[in-house]
Amino acid sequence: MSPTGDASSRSGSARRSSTLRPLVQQSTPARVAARVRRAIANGDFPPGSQLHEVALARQLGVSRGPLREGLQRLTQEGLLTAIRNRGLFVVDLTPENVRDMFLAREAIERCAASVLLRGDHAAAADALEPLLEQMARAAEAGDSHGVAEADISFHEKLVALTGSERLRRIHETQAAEARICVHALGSTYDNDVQRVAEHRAIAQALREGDAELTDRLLVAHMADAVAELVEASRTGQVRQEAD
Amino acid sequence: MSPTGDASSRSGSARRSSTLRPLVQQSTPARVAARVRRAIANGDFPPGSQLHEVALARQLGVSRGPLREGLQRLTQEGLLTAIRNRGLFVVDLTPENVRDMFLAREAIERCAASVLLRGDHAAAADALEPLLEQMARAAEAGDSHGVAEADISFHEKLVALTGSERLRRIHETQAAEARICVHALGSTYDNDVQRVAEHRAIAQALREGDAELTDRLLVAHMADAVAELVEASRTGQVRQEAD
DNA sequence: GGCGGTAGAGTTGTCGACATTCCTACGACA
DNA sequence: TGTCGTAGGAATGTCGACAACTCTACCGCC
Repeated sequence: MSPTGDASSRSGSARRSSTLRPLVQQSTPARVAARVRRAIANGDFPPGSQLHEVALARQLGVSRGPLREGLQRLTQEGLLTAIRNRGLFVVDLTPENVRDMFLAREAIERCAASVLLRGDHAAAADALEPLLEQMARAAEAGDSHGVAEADISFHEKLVALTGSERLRRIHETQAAEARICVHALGSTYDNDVQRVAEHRAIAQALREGDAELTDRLLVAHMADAVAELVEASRTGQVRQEAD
Repeated sequence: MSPTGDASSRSGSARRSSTLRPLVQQSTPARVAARVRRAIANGDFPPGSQLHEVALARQLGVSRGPLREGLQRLTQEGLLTAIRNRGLFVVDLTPENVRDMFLAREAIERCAASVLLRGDHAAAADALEPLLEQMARAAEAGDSHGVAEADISFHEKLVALTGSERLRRIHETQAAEARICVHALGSTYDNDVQRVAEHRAIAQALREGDAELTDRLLVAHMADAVAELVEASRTGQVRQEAD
């Protein structure tokens, strides 16, 4: 699952059967990072809040050593900010930060889409279909949170389908950032239906192999999301720590 | 310098004078990561070679704790690969890896260029000019290595000019990867002059605000580099550890 | 001669303890 | 009343030591 799971697949050109692949054993810091990343994305640690080492270490059942190593990974990702002798804090959702998040996300996802379009884009569209249906079901049920989750999963799948290790690794961080936004700024999208429509359009353009349209739709989709989130952070419905 | 230097600039909207900005104090793991990253980029540790903790810690004058935390950052970046109970290894330059490096780089740099084009692209072109001259001088002197270094610096500047923290952080890794390639696959570019011309063309298109041309030139430039490097790694002039 | 097993050295993984720094609360003083 | 100074507590930063694992070299055995 984790693109930096520290596998032992160093020699890339070794072709093994699916049942006899090199057994991966991810390191403790990698697992710590994955757990804490998920917790942050899940809203357990609001933006701006501090992560206390002793408490976290006890909760995860490890000592402070491996814990700190894992947290350093998240700091490198930009999910955490370190202040010397003070501690680690979850990234703040300032308008600048939100804009920057989606700028980088746009870079990765546009590239991912263009890769898919150079390959079997019809198959890629097929693979995205289940997530579209899931999103539509959530929208019908009025489950805005479910729509948002399916939304992000759609984009994760889009990137994963490229098979690019680096795009996947970078985007893992970006997906977490998106989930932070959803949890902190609320998934109060009264336009769930439009959201579903946007994704359907993207998948459709992808299926038809229309590179220019896919790109334009992706950019527009990102712009929409940014505008909405920045507006939400302006109107003050931010759920963050007083610190 | 380091985009993940763990500054204390959490509250983003604070406007201070240039002389009275918050004093940054980057953490030891961040400095360790920067040093080792530079060493790897400099070719001190060939692709595939192992990094020994005790020796490194002694060289850097820190204990194994902070050292390991710093190395975890590089592992997260993808510059190192961890194998449990065995150690950390510098990323291998398999053709797949090289292609993936430049795919992700293309994603970031195209985005960076488009950001610059939406802003003051003439000023951006001005800022790139010194690096072009430096590259030209190196080319005239027959200093292929100098050309390659100026080349990478050019691209670093391109991304830095956007002011995007995230693009910068991601690209820092990619610049290191590019330098690894140069050192391991040789900077034997018999076409230094063409290389300079390519960059001049990119800067020129940027200055004129021609978005489509800039984008096309960037993509072509990347494709050239990948083809060259993959070819070099095929013909076996790889300088990597027997391990 | 080849194969399996074993002891040794060296490395990584993990932990607990100490030093240092920061924050808070309290009290003295102008 | 406000400010300065200080002591206490709690957190982070760093280190050294022990445990566990891997690799290598050597030896016995078939």
